[in-house]
Amino acid sequence: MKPQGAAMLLYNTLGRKKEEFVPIRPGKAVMYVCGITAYDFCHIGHARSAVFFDVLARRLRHLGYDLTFVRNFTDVDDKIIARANRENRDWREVADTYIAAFHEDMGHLKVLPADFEPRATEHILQIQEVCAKLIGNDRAYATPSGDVYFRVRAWPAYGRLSGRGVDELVAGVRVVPGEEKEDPLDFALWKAAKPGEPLWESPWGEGRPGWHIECSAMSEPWLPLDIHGGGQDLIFPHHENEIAQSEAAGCAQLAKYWVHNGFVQINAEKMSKSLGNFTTIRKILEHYQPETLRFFLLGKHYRSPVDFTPQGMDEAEKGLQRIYAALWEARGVLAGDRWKCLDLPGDVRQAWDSLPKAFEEALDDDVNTALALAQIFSQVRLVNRLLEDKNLRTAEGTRTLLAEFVGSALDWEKQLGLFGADPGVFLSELRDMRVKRKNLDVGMVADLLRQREIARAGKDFARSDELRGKLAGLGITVRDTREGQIWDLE
RNA sequence: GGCGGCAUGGCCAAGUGGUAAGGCAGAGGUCUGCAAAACCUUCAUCUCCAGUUCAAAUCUGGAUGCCGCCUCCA
Repeated sequence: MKPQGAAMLLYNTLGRKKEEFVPIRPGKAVMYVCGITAYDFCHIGHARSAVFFDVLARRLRHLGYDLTFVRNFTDVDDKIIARANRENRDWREVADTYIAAFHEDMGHLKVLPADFEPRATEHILQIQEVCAKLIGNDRAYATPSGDVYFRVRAWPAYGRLSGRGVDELVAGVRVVPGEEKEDPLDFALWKAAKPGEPLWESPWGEGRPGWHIECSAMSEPWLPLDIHGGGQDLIFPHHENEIAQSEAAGCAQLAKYWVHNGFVQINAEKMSKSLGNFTTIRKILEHYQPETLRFFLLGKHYRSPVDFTPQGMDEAEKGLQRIYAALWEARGVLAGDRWKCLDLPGDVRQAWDSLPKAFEEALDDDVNTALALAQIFSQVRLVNRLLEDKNLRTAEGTRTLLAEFVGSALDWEKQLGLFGADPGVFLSELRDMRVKRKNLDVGMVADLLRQREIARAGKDFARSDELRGKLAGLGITVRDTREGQIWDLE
């Protein structure tokens, strides 16, 4: 639990426990998150990472920290080159394509842009500088063929983040024939050019940067970092190597807090291209609204593995609908102008007042968005209860509470990136999406509804119910309200 | 083989010592011409065993099962 009055708690992979967030520079926070390698469309795992760190960034800002948020792009890499060759395109064009797609997808998911989005290829000189520094102090070496490697065994702190000893790693190391490493554990900082690959001049001959070194170079202007983040799979070797590079190059501590999000799984298994169970963000957005995906992802704690399933998305969609429907109803009632001079019972008011606080505390306890959302649902129930109550529905006390409810949606939007849409628009878009999923003939539905309206006007309830049955056969439910028929579908 | 994580009701999911949040689904009820929505009621002792403690889902040890990392990966 979070100590009373304490600042935010964050789980630090370095040390494997929750710690109070105390920034290195008072009032300021620097967060560097490893972004994507731009060789394909983003999948749901990228969405989870981006959405989580977006919420963390939003929370830090909400707490008043002057946050600098950096998220890099790896725009030169084996896989980008491979794709370019396969498609007979320029590798730069491939990277640009998928970086643009990243921005597009994340925009849909309400992931705010980072303050800085450095690209590896824009930092070749800085990368070479780090390499030179590491060679200069004997932490790295160049081979005759022009590779540069980091001397892992000579760096005693290696393995501290991932909790592995150097000797434990030896067993898993794959020895590639032809490499000129001093030790199989050494990793590449600079790779000598191969035919047909992008290359840059360097003191060690033409070549290109290794993967890990780019982050050490790109994060350099902001060192030391308060938070360094990424997916759990990056803990080893990527982040371990980053620490070794940056700290061997002279930084006392690369980052104070290491934060890693858990994986998205499909059928309780990791997503991977080889298993063929990849789901891209844009594929999901053909069937669900972006906010549903965001809500789904935030419904679980960021460190737990999440199983992505259509059922899970459907549940998330219903939950979202419940909250938006309450906001919609509350707004409608607030538009009325007849209010009784009547306060709410003390216990109701007290229960209500505890919820926003619980919301804040949940977010401060290692970004517990699932618990925060539960507080929102509790608010919804309370609101609905008041609206059900004939006496309290039009009480001044209720009006105040409803106004607070609608107002807190602004807070949810600001901190969670949820509930920022106009409820009416959201609900109608939700229905449109369901129509699309079912490939429903809207014209026919409208026709049935029109017939039913006529039947009801003539009090022909048998006919009305027959039509309701027909609609139900299509998965449609109809609500009869003062304003007329409102329909929705599964 | 080495390292790490997880195991909570039909499903999803919070919860690290004081007696199980929330969502989805189900059952009964209120409301309704009938429905729907909403509301009310109802639905778990936390994988198993042993231990520490006045007190454990929460700590310790063991068992079983699942997953991840050790190779590119959010």
